[in-house]
Amino acid sequence: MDQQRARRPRISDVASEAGVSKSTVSIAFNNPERLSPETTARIRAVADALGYRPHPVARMLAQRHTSTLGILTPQALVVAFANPFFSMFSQGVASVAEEFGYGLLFVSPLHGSLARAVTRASVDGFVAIGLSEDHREVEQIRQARLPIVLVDSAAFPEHGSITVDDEAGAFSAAEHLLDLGHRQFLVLAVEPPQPGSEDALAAPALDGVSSRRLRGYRRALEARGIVLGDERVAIDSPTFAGGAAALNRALDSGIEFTGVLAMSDVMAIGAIHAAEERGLKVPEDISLVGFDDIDEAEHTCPPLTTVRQPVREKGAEAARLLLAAVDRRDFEPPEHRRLGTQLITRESTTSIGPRVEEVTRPIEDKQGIGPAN
Amino acid sequence: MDQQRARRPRISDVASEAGVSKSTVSIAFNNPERLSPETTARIRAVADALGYRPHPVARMLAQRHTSTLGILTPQALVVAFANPFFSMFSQGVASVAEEFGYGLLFVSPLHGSLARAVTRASVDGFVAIGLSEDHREVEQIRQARLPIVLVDSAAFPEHGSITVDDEAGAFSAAEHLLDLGHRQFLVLAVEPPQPGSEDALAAPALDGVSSRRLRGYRRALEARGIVLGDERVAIDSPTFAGGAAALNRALDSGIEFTGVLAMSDVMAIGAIHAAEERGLKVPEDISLVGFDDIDEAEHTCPPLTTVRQPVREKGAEAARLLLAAVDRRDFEPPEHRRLGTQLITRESTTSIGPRVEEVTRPIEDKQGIGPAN
DNA sequence: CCGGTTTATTGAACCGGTTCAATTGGAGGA
DNA sequence: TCCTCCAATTGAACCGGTTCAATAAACCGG
Repeated sequence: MDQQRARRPRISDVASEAGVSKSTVSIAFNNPERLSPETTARIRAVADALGYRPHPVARMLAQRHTSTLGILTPQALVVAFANPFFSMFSQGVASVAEEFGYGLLFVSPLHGSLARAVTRASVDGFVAIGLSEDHREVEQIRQARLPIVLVDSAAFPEHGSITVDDEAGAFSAAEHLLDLGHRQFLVLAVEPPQPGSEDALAAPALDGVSSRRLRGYRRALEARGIVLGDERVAIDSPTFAGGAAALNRALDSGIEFTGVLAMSDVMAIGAIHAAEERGLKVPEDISLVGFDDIDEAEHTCPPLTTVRQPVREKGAEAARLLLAAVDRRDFEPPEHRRLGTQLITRESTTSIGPRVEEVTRPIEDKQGIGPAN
Repeated sequence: MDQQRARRPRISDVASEAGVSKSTVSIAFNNPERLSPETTARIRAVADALGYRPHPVARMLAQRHTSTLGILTPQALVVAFANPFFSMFSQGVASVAEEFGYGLLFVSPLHGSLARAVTRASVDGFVAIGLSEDHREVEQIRQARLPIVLVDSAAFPEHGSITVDDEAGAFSAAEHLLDLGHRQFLVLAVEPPQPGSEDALAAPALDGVSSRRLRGYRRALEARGIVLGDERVAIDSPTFAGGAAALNRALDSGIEFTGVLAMSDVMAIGAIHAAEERGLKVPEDISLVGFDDIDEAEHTCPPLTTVRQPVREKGAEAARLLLAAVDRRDFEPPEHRRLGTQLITRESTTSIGPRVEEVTRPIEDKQGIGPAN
């Protein structure tokens, strides 16, 4: 009994027990139609009796594919899974992975090195999310000689990519607030993922996504003659706490604003609560627009106005592109796809109301937002 | 160039290029200290030049372990990741997996069969969540001869397990509402995960978790002479929509209640919004207590009173138990651990206020909650 | 009864590494 | 000079399957 459990039965055990060759057993499991029904039945019976299961790793090695897709993230999984955005994205990837019978392996830095983790991962390809554009990571990953699809970065034309029109989305968010009469703004920017501990260099300004969104905000504001000073861009982690902290810092610094442009819903939600804790009402005192449109955005208090990006679809498309690249081992040029965004107006934004006169007085206006301020 | 890219270099390429044996190359990568520094350096250089990386699958096969943990769920990943509870749990597992250099593979039913998926998964062990107690799945998984830790079920003493004192948690939730004067209740129960398509049988009443919580609610109510009829238990999926639907059905059916006991925060949040859409105020008209204490619970409107269970810790402990079982290949008895819960009082519950007199009139009371009603 | 197919099965090579006992060469001691 | 010992390196077996060309047996019409 214990001996039985001690060693996992292998294909040769089944073969000898059933009086056939290894090959035949293998065929019985993979191409039963090639065998006589009786043989297949007998082999199956023996296999069941022995409790035999083909060893997945051995099978992978022989077949040269793993039926597994990797989701690559530069953040620790602990922080990634804390972000509803990431979960949503994973849903998208998972939906098509499951449809095609692929498993999902999450790959995050191993002892601070993404490259090392990539080396250890047995997958047929990677969907990479959150990799900063310039990153050598991509370079190193290439060594794995596996197909990879970059999400939110098209910096590597030789790999497939899925992007979202961040700039246009941000533009529409800012314009929405402008249309409501706001003239004094604060941007809540998401901190790029911390570089692995091996990268000694200080965090670069902002990653691709953030800088594209910032550009969108700025373009909209500048179109109405408003310059967004750097002191009005508060950077923090894309968490409830990060959003709260960023808002609090801005409030403490004495900057005046009525419109908050958050680069992530999670930060926006955190900011709402920070604001209310300080006695500011949303949207009466502060209007706030998020980004992403995560499921929770509809259930906050007040429900969040936000820029919807098709997060699940992004994941699904990335997976589709990846599977296509996995299938054709040839070298067709990779695909690049860009998805759109949509402003969802809920209740966290309102026209500036009582302060409208104040704002429309050109001088105060200028004071409030001048670049030197 | 293209030929180079066409075939991935293998260890023998490096060996012959460096003028050493395969073994030496292997050692250079795994036990460099056993080699002379010069040899190691030369081999490393050649390997870099060729772009060689040890093939992860081959390595797994030879070493007989994968450095990967599996998270097993009977639900499709698409639905699992839609549940913040699941993400939180995954965080816990991920935190210890990462700490010990393990990757995370999510395993969900393959073509409707969990057993099939398990067979294909190359992992060193499984953390299983959401498996209904009686399930044959566990039986089948055992065939994989891999260690497994069951979460929320201790029905298999031969496997490790982590449970939470669901009954006590539910008890405290109900008692909280009772203390606030409520006498008419509605329970929002989470639907057990749909059985795989292979299981033809209709969904069983409730899974282990749900029935334990229900028992807790009932015990608390009965201690005050209140019987909870089945018509007061609305079952639906653990989603925002499920919670909303369940509440709406109850409202439509004409059942009267002032206290809602939800078995999941997500359902509770959905229910809050359904209630408010029908013009009912929370907590003035309906008091509502959730279960889990997901991150969002603090940010809903109103903030949710709920039973906190240590979800992350649950995941982390499960992973620890699993790693322990993976390490010792021997047959020490598996560990079983049970974690506690804690009532977190926020603002979705309040004393029944104006209706107190009404409730305290014994006759009406009886009418409202009698088992025949 | 024979050559030509077709069908069921098999042997050997291979996937790409790791492991460990055995070998080699040189340094140190007697 | 010879022997011992140690450090560096290697050969062969192994991990547990899949694959494909080759074989053997059965079948068929002529």
